[in-house]
Amino acid sequence: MVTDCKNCWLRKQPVFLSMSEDELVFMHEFKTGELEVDAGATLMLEGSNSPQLFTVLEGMGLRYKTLEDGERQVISFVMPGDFIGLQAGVMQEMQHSVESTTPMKLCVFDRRSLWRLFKDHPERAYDLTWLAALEEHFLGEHLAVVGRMPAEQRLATGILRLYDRAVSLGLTEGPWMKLPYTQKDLADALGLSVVHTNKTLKRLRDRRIVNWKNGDMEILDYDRLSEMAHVDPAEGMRQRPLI
Amino acid sequence: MVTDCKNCWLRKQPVFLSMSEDELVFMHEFKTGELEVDAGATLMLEGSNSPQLFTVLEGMGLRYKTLEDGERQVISFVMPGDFIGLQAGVMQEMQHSVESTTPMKLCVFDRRSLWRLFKDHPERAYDLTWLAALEEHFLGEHLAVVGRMPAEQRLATGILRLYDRAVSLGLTEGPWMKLPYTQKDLADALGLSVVHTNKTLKRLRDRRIVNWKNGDMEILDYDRLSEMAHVDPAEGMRQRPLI
DNA sequence: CGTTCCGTTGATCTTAGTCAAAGGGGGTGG
DNA sequence: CCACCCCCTTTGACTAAGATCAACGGAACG
Repeated sequence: MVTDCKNCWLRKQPVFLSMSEDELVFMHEFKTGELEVDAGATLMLEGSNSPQLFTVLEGMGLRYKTLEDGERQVISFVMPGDFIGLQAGVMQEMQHSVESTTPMKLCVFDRRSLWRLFKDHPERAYDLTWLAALEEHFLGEHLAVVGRMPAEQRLATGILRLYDRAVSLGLTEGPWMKLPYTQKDLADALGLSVVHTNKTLKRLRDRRIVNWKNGDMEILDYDRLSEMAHVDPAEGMRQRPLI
Repeated sequence: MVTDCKNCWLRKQPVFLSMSEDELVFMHEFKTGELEVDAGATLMLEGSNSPQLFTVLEGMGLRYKTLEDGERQVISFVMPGDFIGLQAGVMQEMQHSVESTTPMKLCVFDRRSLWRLFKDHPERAYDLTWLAALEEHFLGEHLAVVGRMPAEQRLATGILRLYDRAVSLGLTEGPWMKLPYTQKDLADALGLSVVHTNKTLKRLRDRRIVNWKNGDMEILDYDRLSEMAHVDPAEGMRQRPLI
């Protein structure tokens, strides 16, 4: 069964459209299976050479790099629709690790079929490259956040991006979204210490802008949050076009 | 004439091999011309939708983003062999700006021919995606540097990467390389202030590790530099495989 | 119940940012 | 040819943002 692949990048249609017959056939050609993992599983290990590539169907995770001194830099938050393992597919080995934060359901591809994809399905190959360019864009944004913003703005920007992305994936309920990460995860993404992250979050809470508790993020004042992030409120929505 | 395209990614061979006859024919099919620009030219503007894509043949430049408050984050240093404009080619518009720091010579492609490339030349499309994955890798590295390293280590790592890359492109003469950027450029890349960058550079100079003067970078003690960057000296070379 | 992991808070310290001023070319126009 | 200016570098003095250290509370779990 492949009907669960609602969010897979191999589909050209947005998430909310139904899947056509030849899309189903197409998916069967590449998909080698589905994988379900528990929270805390390592999907890709830095330096390894995974034979499998994944598309996230459900659940959330983290991409990160570990430095020599044990410090960790979170590269990005993994959400449904994300492709995992392009580097392993196209270069020799992964340059970062990926791990699940919640239980996840993944669509599995064989790495060797990637070349067949380029050969026989140029539009899908194009989509894949588009996805890589998109990822590159988000990394660039992230770099600017970490490199040039003060703590409060980093938090605001980070939370805003997570929320906007969840909105575009239909993962929100009004002002609520599931945010299963720890404050350490967020701190490691934003280049801050946990303590300072905690104190800055408290300020946002006291000012009734966001409320993050027990894995649930509530956006109390979207406009003020956008303002703090110095981002046009409407712009966020435009940034991650539907896949 | 296309024989100048020594460093173009459309070639599958490493730089130092000569170009075969059908590679020449192939390049003619896609190349629309060559562009020479002065130092300080803006090749791509954030938010714009350039109809042209480039491969760098000669010269060096900068990719950067400008924040609302005027701060600038340098995303990466542009060197020969780099592809410019994938985002414009594949997404709606560029998400960062690119400008020349020295005079540059560029190989120009038409954006619309990108699709034709995917359709008719899957190996080249694959190469392009490989290049995108490589770029993503370097961005991830860069993020970890900016997010998690103290100033001295950032400098060491940054300089080391620049030098290693120059080595793999054959742009060094022994311990020397041309590094035409300002200290502000480097500071904006590493997420530091100019003043602090300057003082940290002074320390490296005093300790006879590097000597950067008038656009010429001299690596006096490669081993100590690697040590400061907490990187295995040999590893740097492996990181950017020949294109 | 103890242990562990995570969040919270206060006190203290350090790194890096800001401000300010001076020096050094290189280019341009008088 | 000189003077002025602009841009970049260098250096010192001061400030502030954020890191580190330490301790405690609470929830989950064996």
